[in-house]
Amino acid sequence: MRVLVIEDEHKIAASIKRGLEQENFTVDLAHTAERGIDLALGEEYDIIVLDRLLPGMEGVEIVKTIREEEIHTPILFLTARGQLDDKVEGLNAGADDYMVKPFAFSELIARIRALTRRPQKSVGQTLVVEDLTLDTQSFDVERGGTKISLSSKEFSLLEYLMHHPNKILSKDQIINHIWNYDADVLPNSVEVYIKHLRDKIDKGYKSSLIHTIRGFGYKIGK
Amino acid sequence: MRVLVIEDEHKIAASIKRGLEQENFTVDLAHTAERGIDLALGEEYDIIVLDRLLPGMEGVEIVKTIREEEIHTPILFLTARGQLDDKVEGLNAGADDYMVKPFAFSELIARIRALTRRPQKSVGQTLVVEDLTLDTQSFDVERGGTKISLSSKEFSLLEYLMHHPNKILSKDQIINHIWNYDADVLPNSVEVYIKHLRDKIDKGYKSSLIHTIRGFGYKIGK
DNA sequence: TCGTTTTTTAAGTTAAATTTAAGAAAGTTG
DNA sequence: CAACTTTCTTAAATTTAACTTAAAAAACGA
Repeated sequence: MRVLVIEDEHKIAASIKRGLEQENFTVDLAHTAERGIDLALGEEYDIIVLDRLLPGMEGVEIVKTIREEEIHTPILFLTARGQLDDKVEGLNAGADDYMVKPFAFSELIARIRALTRRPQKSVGQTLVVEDLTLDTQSFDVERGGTKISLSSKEFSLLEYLMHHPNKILSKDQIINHIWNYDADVLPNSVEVYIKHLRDKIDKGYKSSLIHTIRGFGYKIGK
Repeated sequence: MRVLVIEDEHKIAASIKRGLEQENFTVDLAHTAERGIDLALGEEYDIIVLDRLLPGMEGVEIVKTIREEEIHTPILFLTARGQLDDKVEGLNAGADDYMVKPFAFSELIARIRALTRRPQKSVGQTLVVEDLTLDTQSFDVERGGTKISLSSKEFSLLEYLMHHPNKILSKDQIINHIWNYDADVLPNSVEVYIKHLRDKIDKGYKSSLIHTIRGFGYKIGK
């Protein structure tokens, strides 16, 4: 899956790139509008992620230019809070979806996946690890038939773990996926959330599903 | 109930929009074929009303394009008198019904209602959740046999919730379904309407039907 | 048009989730 | 085992989300 990211703030761009690459995407960066348009016209991408505010050229202009060249690659528009009018403007110009900055990685991934498998209807996916199930659509979580209620961060963390069963995920990886890209969270926060999850999904059950791999991270599985 | 109207004559389009909104439909307009297709693929509608004659692209082409993308939303085809051949052509392409312009509003409404209740739910235009019932035809709402009167937005919101019992619907989803796509409503509006609904359908009853799932949205159910 | 109802916005309150911090426990290493 | 590092645990502080109320704006009906 090839992604073009057009974003002038190098820090944000690099962070998006890193995150997407962890998800196995191939990412090209463009830091200027001109370079972005060049790449969009010259290469074939599965999706374009485009910042609204670029020096020299409005994101909306870029969308128009690209669409005029008959390039129909899905475009995900990034916009800063408080510029919601851009939503309409951007969508009218031919963008396919928009996202308000700052955003969490998991959200970016979700939207990219939604756009690239469009126009398929989004059907809820149920993740299963042993007797633990999680429905990404209804947000229902159950272990052995018993409903478990999670807070939003707890849910995101569990979803991330269950997307990669038996794979070790480091605290850094977790932070990069669950928190906003500009958030400055300590690894200790992850530990706290792991503790919350363990209290809710492992406590009182014969076998634990969440495992600590000291020095590396956590994994979910038998 | 969400409707997409693809019609290049602004005056007619606006008039249809106005009329449908009086009937409690939520209406999106597209004045070009491209925009219409974009919206049809990107958003979820209950029905699409499509003019036959659009500059640049035949209505029949649009129907084909939409159906090719596996979108099975009912399509009502508008055609001018003297082009009755279009009827066959349009229906062959995948449209569900056709109407000759000019038409009376009551007829449009009638056909839309006929089309939207078509797929097997001809029996139940009455939604039921526990002792709460809602009749989508007559707009009657009752809880435990007692009639409840709702405003149009309140009704739409309750109808949307009851269409998906026990499913969590986010404020964003609610806004996208109840309001026009370019409406700029704050999530707070949803909260206010939820409060209104609760005052009317939950207050004074032993069990509450509307539930908040903090961080995710609302759901209706036991 | 005027009064009424509905819809939307705004601000203040309450409740819950999130984050931080600090000490305890449990591994690791020489 | 002793010193060190990492993780766990708890609780308080902070931040955010939702609720509520009321007033402003818009739509509607007489």
